Amino acid sequence: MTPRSGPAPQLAARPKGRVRRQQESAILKAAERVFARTGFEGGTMTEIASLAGLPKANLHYYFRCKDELYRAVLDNILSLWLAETEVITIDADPASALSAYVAAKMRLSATRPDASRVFANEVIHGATRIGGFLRDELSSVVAQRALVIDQWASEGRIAPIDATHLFFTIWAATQTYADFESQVCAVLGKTRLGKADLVRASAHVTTVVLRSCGLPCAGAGPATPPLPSISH
Amino acid sequence: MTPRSGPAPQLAARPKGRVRRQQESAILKAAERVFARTGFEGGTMTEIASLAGLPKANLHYYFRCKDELYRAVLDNILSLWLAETEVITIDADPASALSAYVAAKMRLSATRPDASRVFANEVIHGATRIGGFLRDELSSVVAQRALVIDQWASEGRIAPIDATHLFFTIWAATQTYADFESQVCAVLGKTRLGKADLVRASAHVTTVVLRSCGLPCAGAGPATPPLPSISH
DNA sequence: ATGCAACTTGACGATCCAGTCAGGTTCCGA
DNA sequence: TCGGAACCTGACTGGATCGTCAAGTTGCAT
Repeated sequence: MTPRSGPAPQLAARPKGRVRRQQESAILKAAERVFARTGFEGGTMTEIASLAGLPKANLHYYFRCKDELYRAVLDNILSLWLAETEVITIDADPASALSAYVAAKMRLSATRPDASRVFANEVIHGATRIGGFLRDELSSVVAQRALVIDQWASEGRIAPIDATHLFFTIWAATQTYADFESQVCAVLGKTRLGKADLVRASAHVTTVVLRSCGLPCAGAGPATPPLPSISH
Repeated sequence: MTPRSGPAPQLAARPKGRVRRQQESAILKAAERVFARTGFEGGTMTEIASLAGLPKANLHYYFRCKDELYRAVLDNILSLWLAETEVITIDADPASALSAYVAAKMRLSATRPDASRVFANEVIHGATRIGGFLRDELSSVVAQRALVIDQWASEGRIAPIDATHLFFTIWAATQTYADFESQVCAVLGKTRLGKADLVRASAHVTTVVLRSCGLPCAGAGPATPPLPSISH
């Protein structure tokens, strides 16, 4: 995402040549796949190159070193993580907003599982490269949205709940279908997750989140009764 | 766990010399730490050796190759994953049983975070080495316990819920405090998780699970009202 | 068309790491 | 005490990988 300065002499060069843009994106795509499968240390430049269909030396033309390529992949991914929280606002209907957020996270797990895995891998190994992002951007977004949820609770629109930890739970419950897909598949006795499985998973997580907030959930069977109106 | 045959000529040798047992456990401990921090490909035998306080060649005396050492670490961990589900039985009180299970999983995340991380790493990268375990042991245990939960639901003792996916959610929500500790810390603005944080996390996850099953939870503030007695 | 910058690539160097081995030391039963 | 098994270890090897480089080819503005 940050303007990367290629190793070749590059002036101001905002335009970023047509070829460059195309090659970079092909490389990033291949790199995401490879890093997702074997982690940063396990994935090799040769492997990425062959998956992208070009010689290894060409990778080093666009990305100085392996670490720079890896960071570029991460940069690409981080922006995805912040998105979608904007549905959580004071004025929104809690049930709709939470459902929409869960659905968005599940969609991300379904459509970009490799991105999720690269991110997970980085965090498990200490998040040394993205510590700043987590401490600054992410934590402030969470703090902000947690306030909204607390507000909902104090107005009696949802049951009281630890808002910050609720985010941890939502992330964990949704990302598990990307990061731990092989475990989920093994337990379900399948070789890969089909669309039906993901729909079912999504419904389940939504149910869990809504019930956690004392909200009735539309889709899922005889639900918990609605909150007794506490105030107002 | 499986009787490993050392490279040195070893007859029946069940007794497994005092020294051997001690060294193996020291090596396994160091290996778990190293593999947790950088994954299988990232961790080096030299690093493990120095952490265990012995020369690298000695590692190869006890474990033929890196892969064998890694598998030994995994073996050591897998048994932990099956434990504790036995609290979930037809005759148990659903709320107590689920609380106990969540508490056990949280305790594992707190006391053996590196074990959790090694496991997570392996699963993310496709679980090629433990696919058998997941498909056989784990999936049968889950199927068994899911039946119990379904039974509870059909008796009206808990709200209907997708039992198998509930396990996925419980695992994800609890293990996130080990695997994604650095993310949790960053968002909470701490450098490491203290006892108080884990107690709070545990209470939160318990609340989420109990409310998901339509059960009132003792500890956590004004909870959802108890299930209206559906039958019996 | 022309010339320069952007791009491509095969071959190579330096480093690192898993695994080996031969020769040594310690343990332990008889 | 003695002897063999278990254990230890410094030095080495072969293979793999990142990154470089110099000699090309292609794209594009004038």
